[in-house]
Amino acid sequence: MVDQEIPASRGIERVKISDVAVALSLTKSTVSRALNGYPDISESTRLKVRNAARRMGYVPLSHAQAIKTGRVRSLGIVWRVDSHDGHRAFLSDFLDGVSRAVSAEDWSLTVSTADSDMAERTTLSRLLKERKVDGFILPRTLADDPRVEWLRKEEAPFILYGRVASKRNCSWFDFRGEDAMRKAVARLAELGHERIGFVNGDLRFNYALLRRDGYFRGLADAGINPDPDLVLDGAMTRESGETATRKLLELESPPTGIVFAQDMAALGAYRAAEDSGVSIGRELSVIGYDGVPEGAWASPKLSTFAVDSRWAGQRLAALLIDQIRGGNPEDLRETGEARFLSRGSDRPPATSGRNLADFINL
Amino acid sequence: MVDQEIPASRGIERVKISDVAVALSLTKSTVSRALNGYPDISESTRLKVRNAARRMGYVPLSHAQAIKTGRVRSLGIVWRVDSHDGHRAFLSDFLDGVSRAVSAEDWSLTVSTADSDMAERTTLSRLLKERKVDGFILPRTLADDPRVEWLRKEEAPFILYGRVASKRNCSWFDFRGEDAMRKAVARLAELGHERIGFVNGDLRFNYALLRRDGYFRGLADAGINPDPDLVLDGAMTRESGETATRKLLELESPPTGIVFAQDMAALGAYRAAEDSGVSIGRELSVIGYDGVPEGAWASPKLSTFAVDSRWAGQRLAALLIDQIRGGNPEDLRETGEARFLSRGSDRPPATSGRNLADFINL
DNA sequence: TCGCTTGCCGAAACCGGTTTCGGAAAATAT
DNA sequence: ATATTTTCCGAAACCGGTTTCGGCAAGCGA
Repeated sequence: MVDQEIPASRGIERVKISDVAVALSLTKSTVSRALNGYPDISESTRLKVRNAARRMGYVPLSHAQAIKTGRVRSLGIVWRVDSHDGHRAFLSDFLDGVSRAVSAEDWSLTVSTADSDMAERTTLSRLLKERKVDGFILPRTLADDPRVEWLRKEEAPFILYGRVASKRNCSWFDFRGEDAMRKAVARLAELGHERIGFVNGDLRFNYALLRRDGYFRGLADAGINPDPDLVLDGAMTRESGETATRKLLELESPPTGIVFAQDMAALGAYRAAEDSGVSIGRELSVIGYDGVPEGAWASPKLSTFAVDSRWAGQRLAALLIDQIRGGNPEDLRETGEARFLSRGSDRPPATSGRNLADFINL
Repeated sequence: MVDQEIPASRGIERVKISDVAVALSLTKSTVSRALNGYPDISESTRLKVRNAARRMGYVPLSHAQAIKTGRVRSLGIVWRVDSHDGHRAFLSDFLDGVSRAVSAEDWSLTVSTADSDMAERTTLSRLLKERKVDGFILPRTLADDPRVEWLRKEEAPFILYGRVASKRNCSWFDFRGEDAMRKAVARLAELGHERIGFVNGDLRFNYALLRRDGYFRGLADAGINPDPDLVLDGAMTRESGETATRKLLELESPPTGIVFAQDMAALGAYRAAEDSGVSIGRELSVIGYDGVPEGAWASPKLSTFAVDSRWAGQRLAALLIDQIRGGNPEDLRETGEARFLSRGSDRPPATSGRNLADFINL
């Protein structure tokens, strides 16, 4: 047997599948099938091919594969930059999660930004038409999200970061914010608070509806009658959180504790409190949601339900890849739990006779 | 002449170039050349083809083009997630900038993350081998950056966010941080400060060397003798900024003003100052660099040199695309200026006889 | 020994574009 | 009117893989 000399992969010219084939005196079809694990290739040649390919530094061009398979092994995500502070802090972690899951399967991630609904639609459409991606991760789910219907129509795989009413054929990952809100209310109630406010985000987003429900269930659990005056929405930034808090503090019977659907709004409460001369923690308890890093630098530190954005990204990507590979979307749904970080901003109300020490290990 | 019926793009089956050709009774080579602006196609047929293509909703598959052209029309960027807070806040803006420039040319952006040098190298290599991208944007430039040499060897186009010593065949975009540092020192000196400290970032990064030079030039401009005790480095987070500031404040002759190479470190100074009972602005002036949003929420607000990350992303992408299209890397270099935001943290030193009002419009 | 699977691989078509080459028709020159 | 360009498009090769199809040889049962 004449052992062919296998040229080392040197310099400029890329080694293609036919090079590997020639080096082994095989045809490229055999090499391709060996590399892709077809069953009609003997174990011995499969091994020979694998080794030669590695030694020669052969890596298939993804677009050359795509032309026949129709898959580019890439996920797409369009990031909205027109919204406020909120989730911006999590982009890095989130992308890291997606990137990890995607790299693990040798896929890649295509990112684009958009500053309006129209721009987002345009971008989704372009990526899809040019087939730069095989499917989409959709952040910022609306209660009634037009992207869902559109992508269904286009027959493009997608997964939601968040949940949605029109569930048919949808997959998603989401954190159960409603559970967090419910627990936040329970927490404050246990501490002795009776007037508990709620500052929600924009009600067009589905999470806002869910969290509102969680708040009311928390009240019901604690046997507290809901007071519509104590519930505001649309606060997703420091500024709007500050305004909302000010409004609540100006009530004739202001809340002693406030649950915020978003940390950034909760941080706005700090300034409102300062201006009104009430101290966070002592006279006004605050619980947030998100776990933004700034919360650890407020004083007192913001108690909050922290969300693991990296994990979200990881699961979203993994589930979407499963779906693209043929998985049933409706089987590809997961939720996660936000982790409560008990820090300084939630305490018994000042008027409460109960002692702080009672709650130290709560 | 028999006018062919042109089918509307309906539903599932994608319209390909041959469909357009058949509809017009042309060959696909003609259609391709018409669409790509070849000179050997008459204006009339070019128009006919363009219209038919648009009407039929024809969009070429990017990977089908790539197989012949060798270009996938995509830029790559590997984002480091192992570093600290610093530039994290800018990711959103930065990506937005890149995305805009890239979309304007109908290209796309592939993003990956890495938490170590090795992981980064692996990812660069994979993206390059599979040809998922045509070139790279490299953030976080080191003074002596191994990525540069490696990508040169691989003959892959790239552009640096930052500058580098080994200039040959390199293109870049960067903000002139050295100018900012120089101006910051000048500013403090004008306000009457004579002991001006400097807290730098990690000296492995090229920007740290440049900014250090700027600081010293600023001192020289003002005729102040540099004091090595007043210069620290390695502070890129709130924590390390806090530590560094504490160290400076504990000197027998502490600085009355400190220039920080990074805002996050400058924000750490706030806590150190608070602990030491000195008030920022009155007893200790602080000037930062970056323009992180948190600076506007500190009290007093942090004076800083704000960097336009969106612009950086836009220029980097545009320049890199030019380079990939054949431009000479050494002609594709740009720098920008950081914009000074005069806010509350820089004032005349407490011991100064000069009046605050003198500086109000400075 | 013969026929029939089974295992394994080669040949060739194919994917959807781009690009080279050559030639017919029209325009211009002689 | 003929020769020579130009203009413009068709035919076919090509890019680098994947996948279908068919056939040879070895293994098996009868």
